[in-house]
Amino acid sequence: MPRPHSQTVTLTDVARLARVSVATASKALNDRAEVAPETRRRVLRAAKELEFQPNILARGLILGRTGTVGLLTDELAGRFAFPVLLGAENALGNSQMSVLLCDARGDAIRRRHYIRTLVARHVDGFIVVGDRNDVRPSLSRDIPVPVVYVYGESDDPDDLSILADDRGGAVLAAEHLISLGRRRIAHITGEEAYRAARDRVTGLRSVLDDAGLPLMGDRPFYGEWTQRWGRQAAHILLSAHPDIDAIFCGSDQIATGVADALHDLGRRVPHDVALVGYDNWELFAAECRPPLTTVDLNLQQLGTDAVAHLLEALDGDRRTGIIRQPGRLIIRDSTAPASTRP
Amino acid sequence: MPRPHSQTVTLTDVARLARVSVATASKALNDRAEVAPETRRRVLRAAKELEFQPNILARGLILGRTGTVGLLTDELAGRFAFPVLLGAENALGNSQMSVLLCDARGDAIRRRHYIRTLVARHVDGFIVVGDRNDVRPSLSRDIPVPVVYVYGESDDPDDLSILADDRGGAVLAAEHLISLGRRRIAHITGEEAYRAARDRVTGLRSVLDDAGLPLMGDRPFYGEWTQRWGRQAAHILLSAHPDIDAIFCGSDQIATGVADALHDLGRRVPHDVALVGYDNWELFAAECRPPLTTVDLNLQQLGTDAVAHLLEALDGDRRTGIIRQPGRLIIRDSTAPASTRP
DNA sequence: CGGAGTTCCGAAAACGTTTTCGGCCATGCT
DNA sequence: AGCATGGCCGAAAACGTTTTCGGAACTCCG
Repeated sequence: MPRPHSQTVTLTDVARLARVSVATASKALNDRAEVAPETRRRVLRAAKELEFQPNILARGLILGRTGTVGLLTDELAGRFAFPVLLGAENALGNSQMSVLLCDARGDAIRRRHYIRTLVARHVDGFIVVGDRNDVRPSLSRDIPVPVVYVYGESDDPDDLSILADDRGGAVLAAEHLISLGRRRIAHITGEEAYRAARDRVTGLRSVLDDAGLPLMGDRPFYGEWTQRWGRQAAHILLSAHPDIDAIFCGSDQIATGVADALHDLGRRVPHDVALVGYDNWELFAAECRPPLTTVDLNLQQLGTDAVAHLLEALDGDRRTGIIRQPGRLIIRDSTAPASTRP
Repeated sequence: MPRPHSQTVTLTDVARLARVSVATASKALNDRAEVAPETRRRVLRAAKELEFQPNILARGLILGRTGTVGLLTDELAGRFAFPVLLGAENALGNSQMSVLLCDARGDAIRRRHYIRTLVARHVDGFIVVGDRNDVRPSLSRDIPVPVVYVYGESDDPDDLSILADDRGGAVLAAEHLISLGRRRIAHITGEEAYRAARDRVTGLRSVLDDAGLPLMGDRPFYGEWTQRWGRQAAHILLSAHPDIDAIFCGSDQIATGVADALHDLGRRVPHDVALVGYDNWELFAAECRPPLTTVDLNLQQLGTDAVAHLLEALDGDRRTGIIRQPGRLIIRDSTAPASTRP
């Protein structure tokens, strides 16, 4: 099987051209001491001239470090894994590492299979990205290298999990609404099965309680993570409580649906009803009428941080526990101070 | 650096347990002839007992085949690379291959860097995913292994490019509208700089010409790929040509904006104006009011096909040229026969 | 019983690197 | 001069696998 062009140039070729031994060539290229400056120069020049690229397979075989990490996702097609992936890929690329991508598609068998092949490939570490932020069984038992869990929390406190702070994000949104003078706040969100949804409710409730305010409708409106549900819930909510002056939504999609419904009902946003979304999914948040105030989870940063912690673990100082990354409030046109009428 | 558990078990261990030489163990595990059935069984049993996983680095070093392919994208965050990635990852996983993911982010330097490191990692092949479907300079000169270009066409006819058939997709949409009795058809689309936009216009025009129908407004409405532009263009278009009875849009996002505008203008979809989108981006197409008839490019299949062709190339029969994968029409509620009035 | 053929196995080379360790040479010191 | 020191280099081992090839043992036939 002849390589089309560039009959792969090996360290032996470099050594020959520089008139040194492979050992010396290796040392020169790896910035080790014990090689005279002049010799090092000769080797470097030879390497450059031949466009030498070390064979990483051989290096990995010897050193055990392959410069790759396995990125294992549960459901890449979902909304959340992807930004994390982007951040992680970027950070790894900056550290001269490569990403081996594996999407288990929520299938446990598939996941086991991927873990085996990644381990067989001698990845230096794992990043495990959950598709929802529920607690999930630790995989670290089967993995002989450092693992960092992102977005989805591992059930083993000896693992390191990096999560978005949903509770805190909801607090930001709620405090924002209250500071604008809103007093009759409702909450429309997605499926109660999602821990993210429940955490946000907790955050919202704590702020409302502290302020002595009610949650309109007495409960959060759990439903689907869709615009359709947003529209539907808004209709129900407003017919029961016409005096609502703010709605905090569990996602930008839901908020977009709510905005549509409010528009149809003749309520002005933000004048009559202030609206806050969640996720800062630009596609929806920025294109909504009006553009949405929302909470940005900064998922990409989550991926970046995961890589940073993984690299630290590779260097020997391993952390454990849970890191919650705060979100931040993005203020657009869907919120404004309450109109001052009694 | 002691491996926490499972002190990696090597072929030597298996051989020892099976009381054969490494050579024989290797042959037994690789289904080669020249090994007695009984011996093979012994080796297999030993391998299973020790949970032996061959070290792929060593194998790759010898055989040249590493079982990995490099997936190089221009802009992973964009709309199109991602579904292709999903399809490719899936197909590769099914073939026991792994994906090394690299996102060049549209930066040529970064791209060169990634190519070098992927080549150094001895990937067996490349899949290059464009972010727009313009023709782009071939990278194959720098790559000593098979390359398949997906979505974005290579300028070298000796390469293999797998593309979505935008012209054909537009033909599907146009013929659908005409078959419904629509006669006054307009086209709102994205930036003219995108070849995809221009190709669709070509397809639409050819169908309209054949049917002796005009393109309303005399030209396609090029703009941005956003809902906002859809709304804006719809207003312009309908004030100039109130009798329009169908709008074909360059994307589902644009179509969603158009639907909003038509709603505001009191036009009923599909009764007064039929609406066709493009991309079948479920997030928009299915959630639109009404749900959109649209053209599905089947990008995931594009990724799957790319892998199939790459594997063929690895087996020796390399194809060249351009393969255009047809789209298909997804009919939802935004199109219906024209009302029968003179 | 002898030879030819067949079946099966293992020693050894090979892949491209890194690392260890011994040796050479020059220098400096006594 | 003799000796220790230190700087620099290269031979060789090691990593885990696949492949080649020689040879042992067995079978079959005359």
